[in-house]
Amino acid sequence: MPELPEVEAVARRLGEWAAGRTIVSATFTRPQTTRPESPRALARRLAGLRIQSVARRAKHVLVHFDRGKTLRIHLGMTGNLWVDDPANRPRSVRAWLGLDDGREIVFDDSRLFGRMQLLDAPALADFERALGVEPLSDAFTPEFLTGCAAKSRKAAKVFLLDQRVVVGLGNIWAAESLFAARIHPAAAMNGLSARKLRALHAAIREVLSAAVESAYREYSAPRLTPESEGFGVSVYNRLGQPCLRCGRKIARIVQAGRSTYFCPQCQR
DNA sequence: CTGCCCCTGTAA
DNA sequence: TTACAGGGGCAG
Repeated sequence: MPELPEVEAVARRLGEWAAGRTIVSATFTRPQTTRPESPRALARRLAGLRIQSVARRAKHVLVHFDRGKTLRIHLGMTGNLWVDDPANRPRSVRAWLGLDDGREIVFDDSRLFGRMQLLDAPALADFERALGVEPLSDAFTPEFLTGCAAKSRKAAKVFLLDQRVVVGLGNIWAAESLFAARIHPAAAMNGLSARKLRALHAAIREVLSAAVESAYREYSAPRLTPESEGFGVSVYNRLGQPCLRCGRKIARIVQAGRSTYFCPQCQR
């Protein structure tokens, strides 16, 4: 589920639901979630922290507390967060953070690829430094993309998945951006024309901002239901189905061990 | 760069 | 039973 748009929606909603609240307890059901720190050590450090705000950076949810502490939550492949009364917890819930109003932040993560880590200010700065530019920020310009592209011989799809360059794109929205820009996913970045790169820059911003708004709307419910995902995709997971633009069958290739969907007619 | 690993869940 | 899954990290 979580690429930039979905993480953005989760972070916004979490802020609406939990800003100003104080964590009174934390419970983890599996050690993977807090690794390398032990669950009980993290739980002890979280207790008593007051939530200032919730933000997103790349595909991470950042819960900012007083005193310069930040809880970094990575949702992995299947992670999800919401705030609810402690009544019903699905089986795949791996953690819950009790709040001072009786509700709790619930962390659901069936596949256990998600992580939580409490950072101080210097550690947060280190984390930030390792990440690429936010595609919806002013720093992501056509010139920036062109400059990075010139230095990379990677296939376009693989390039877009590299979080050290541009963050937030995953398997779905990378494929969707390339479709929107009419670029073949296997095309080498340093071989793309200036025109194609401009189109890609615009496509990334358009695709992501539309997906953010959509994800935010979908997530207004207390829980994100799996059925509500996958809106508005033109190529992802549409193998063999007709291209919405030209009607030709959507193709699938494997790049970096992951599926890439594209239209062989529109994307060259 | 590819491949494997981390895990669980679902569908073919 | 096998294949595949929207994440990333690490080893060859």
